[in-house]
Amino acid sequence: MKKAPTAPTTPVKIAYHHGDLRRSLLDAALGLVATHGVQGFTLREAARAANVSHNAPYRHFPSRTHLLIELAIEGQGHLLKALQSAVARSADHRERLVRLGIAYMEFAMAHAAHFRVMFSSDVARNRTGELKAAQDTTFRFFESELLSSEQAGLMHGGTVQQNALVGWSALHGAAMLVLDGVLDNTAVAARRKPREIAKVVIESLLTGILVR
Amino acid sequence: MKKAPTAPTTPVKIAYHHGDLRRSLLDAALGLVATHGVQGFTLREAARAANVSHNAPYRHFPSRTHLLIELAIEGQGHLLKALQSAVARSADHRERLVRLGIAYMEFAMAHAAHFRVMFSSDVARNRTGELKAAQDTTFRFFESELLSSEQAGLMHGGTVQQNALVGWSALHGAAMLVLDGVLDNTAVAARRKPREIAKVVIESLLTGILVR
DNA sequence: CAACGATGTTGACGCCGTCAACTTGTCGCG
DNA sequence: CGCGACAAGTTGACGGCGTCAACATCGTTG
Repeated sequence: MKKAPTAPTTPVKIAYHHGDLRRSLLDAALGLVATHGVQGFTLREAARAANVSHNAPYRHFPSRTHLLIELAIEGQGHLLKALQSAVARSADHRERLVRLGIAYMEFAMAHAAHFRVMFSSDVARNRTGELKAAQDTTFRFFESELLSSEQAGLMHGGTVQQNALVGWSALHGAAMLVLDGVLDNTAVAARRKPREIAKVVIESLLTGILVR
Repeated sequence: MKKAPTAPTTPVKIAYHHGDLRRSLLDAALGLVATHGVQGFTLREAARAANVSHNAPYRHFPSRTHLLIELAIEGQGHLLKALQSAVARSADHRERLVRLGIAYMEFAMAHAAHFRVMFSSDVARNRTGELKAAQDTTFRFFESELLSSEQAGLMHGGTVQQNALVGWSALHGAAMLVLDGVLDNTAVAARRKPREIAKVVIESLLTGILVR
């Protein structure tokens, strides 16, 4: 009813009925989360945005929550890539750590929808093994960066794991507080850009961790 | 139909029909959030728990979100009190800061439902001035504690406001990550109690901030 | 070319938040 | 003492939601 039968509009690979509904739904969901928040996201609205019936999503995701979990896994992958590439351009250990912190904060701001889904509590509550694994990988990347610094003789206190915990916590907390606007009325963060907040946080952490 | 007309069961103040429905609804909501999460909380279920009709809550809260906001304000008050009383029992500045950090983490664990509501994103999205003010007060308490330490000549780097930002971020991030179970698979946090995680975080922070 | 499985649709169910209209109980004022 | 106003609670309705079951369609594969 929609297309000429012998010539699909998107010529390439798989195009059963829709093209790639799974991808379209994930994209639509991301947009809806960006505008309406995680709670405001609706399966039916995502289906509408993809021009399919309200039950079509169930051919690709067992439930609304599972769609969000897929988004979260995807977001973790993007975050990991962002952190890796932020670090890649420098050989100086201290600078790598600073860039790592800034990249974390900037990812949270630039991909707020993904970030919110990744750490939304109802997703956390039904977390699958795959999502846990993705989160672990991110934490291990923090650890591996700190391990490099330690092996270079730059660390002075705490184990690598402890410092990774503190570092991740501080960056994550700052990102959350900024994202939720909790810091808007405070003197420090009022006029500062997220990038500068990240710098303050990471520099302060490094002062405590690195040798002097 | 329920009570003797001249002797209300709760003798003191106001007791129109129910006693104190507003309070009952807040309590019921807190319990529901604890068991079903913020998203799983339902106005109708809270009403059922309070033995009133599904529309009775609207005589006390303009919407579901506003009930949650009231819970969040209440929680901020409790958090502030917890932080204040944790600090009160010591005169040593360093110890006060350690206790402050531990109290933050322990509040998040012991009152997880309140804490989740306080920082749930849909509440943040519709935050009222009153909630903002309550959050500001908490931040200012962090600042005032650090200010005391600085005036005692204990600080060595960063402004009070910067250090308050970093400290709150780290504690908040750690609390969030623990609460969501993100750290469960990591080596540091696997077997540790929240209290010990808080210690690791706060000690590491103090190493960077305090004079040596 | 026929059958099969993956993909998408229709319709229904119960629950939800919210609005409007109604009832009931309480208190202040003449 | 009575009455009227107003706060508190109820009933019923509406549309939207997530999800289930049954049905329709289409590409692929034997």
